[in-house]
Amino acid sequence: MEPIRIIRGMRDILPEQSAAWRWMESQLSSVCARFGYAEIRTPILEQSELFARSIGTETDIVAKEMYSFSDRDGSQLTLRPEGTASAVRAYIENHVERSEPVSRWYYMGPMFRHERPQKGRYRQFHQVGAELLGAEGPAADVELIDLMVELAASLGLSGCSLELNSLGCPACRPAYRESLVAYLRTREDSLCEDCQRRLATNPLRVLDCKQEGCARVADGAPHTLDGLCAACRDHFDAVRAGLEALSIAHRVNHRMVRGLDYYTRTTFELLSGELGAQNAVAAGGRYDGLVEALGGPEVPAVGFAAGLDRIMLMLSGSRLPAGPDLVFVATRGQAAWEASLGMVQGLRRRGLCVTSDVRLGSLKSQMKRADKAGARFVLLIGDEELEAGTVTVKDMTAATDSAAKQRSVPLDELAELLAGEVRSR
RNA sequence: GUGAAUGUAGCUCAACUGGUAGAGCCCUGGACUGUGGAUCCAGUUGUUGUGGGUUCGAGCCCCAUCAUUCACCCCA
Repeated sequence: MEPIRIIRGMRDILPEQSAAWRWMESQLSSVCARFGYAEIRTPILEQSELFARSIGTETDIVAKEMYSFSDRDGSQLTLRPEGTASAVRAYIENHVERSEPVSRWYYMGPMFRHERPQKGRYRQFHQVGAELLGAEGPAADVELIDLMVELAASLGLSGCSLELNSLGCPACRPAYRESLVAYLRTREDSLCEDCQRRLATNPLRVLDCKQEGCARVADGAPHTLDGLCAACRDHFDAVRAGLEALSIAHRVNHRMVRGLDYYTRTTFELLSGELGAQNAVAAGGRYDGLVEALGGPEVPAVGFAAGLDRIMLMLSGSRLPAGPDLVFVATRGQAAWEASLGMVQGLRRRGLCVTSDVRLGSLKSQMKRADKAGARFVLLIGDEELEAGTVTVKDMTAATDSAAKQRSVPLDELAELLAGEVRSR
């Protein structure tokens, strides 16, 4: 029988790895909580239209990377390629702006994009993201960037750099866009094929192109920052001042534009040198027009998302905090096994982690299992212990000939003794 | 969607210029009849990704196909 294999770009996180994932996730949620952000959980499946309207039909994500299919009634559904669209949909649908002026949300979970997999990029990948809705001032941008940086710090991520830019607002972007297009037209011949197309669809993206010819042209292009209106300029300066006050190092990159259409004003990226070609760890920006564009009220917002798979890549190698100690029970014979059952149940109910080799082989093989499992203590029960109403407690970490290595403990004192010496859960 | 590299035991990898597949780890048992880690001994595991072709003979050469990886594109 031919075994069925996992879908391309998907992967299993086996128990060996999942402990690290759980640790990372718990770190992230506790930092979010410290900033006053609460978790929003939305469905993984949405109407395709939601993403077309938010991310933009011209973007690669929508044009060719979505996992879309028809439902039984013919409606078009899509596995979410990012988290902001769903969060905003939920925000609008639940009229959240009427119950609170400012909302602080975070989300964590799988996203789907039908791309060619490579290092740090999978078709099912995981993001943590945060959205701050209802505040248009620079304080919101600063808080969010601070949160992003603190999340990275809480995981011990080092060697990341923060880049910042502003894309302007509906008041100043069109004029900038025109001046950019005018400039690019004069150098059209030096642009790559893609960029010649972008000239019409999304000229800002030309600035971000890595092709050598385009990069040279982009170097001489008018800066996004020079095209800002006074309000956008002030906003940007205030954001920078806030970052300075927090001593958050950053670099202004006037060539950084984001891949999603909904961004306005501030955009930012957290980059790493350790990830090969996929160097973006986290990225985000302000999206003042999105809520309205999705049929909601005029609510300004900022948000970001971080790639958890990429963060795990950077984390592998660093040491995780130790989990709870494991207690291993080894028995000899049917009677001893039966006697052990209630005892084990009691220990577990007190919060101890207790396991055994249920194959119940030779004592030696059970001891080997205990060792492989990394047990802190082995509880040994055989005829002698049954007779005496005791348990032999063996400390697997003590030196072979030390006094503490092995002791005989009356059954009714066992829980007390272990509770004092073992990290429980 | 494009390009390149790589597919040998559960895992990590050997096998000279084509001559009929091996090691370490892991697992199981034993040396040590109720005691792990070190050592030693024994045992199990393969349609060499798949399908064709060349050849007396293919893990090795050729073609196709599938998969993985890395890069491009794009993105977290």
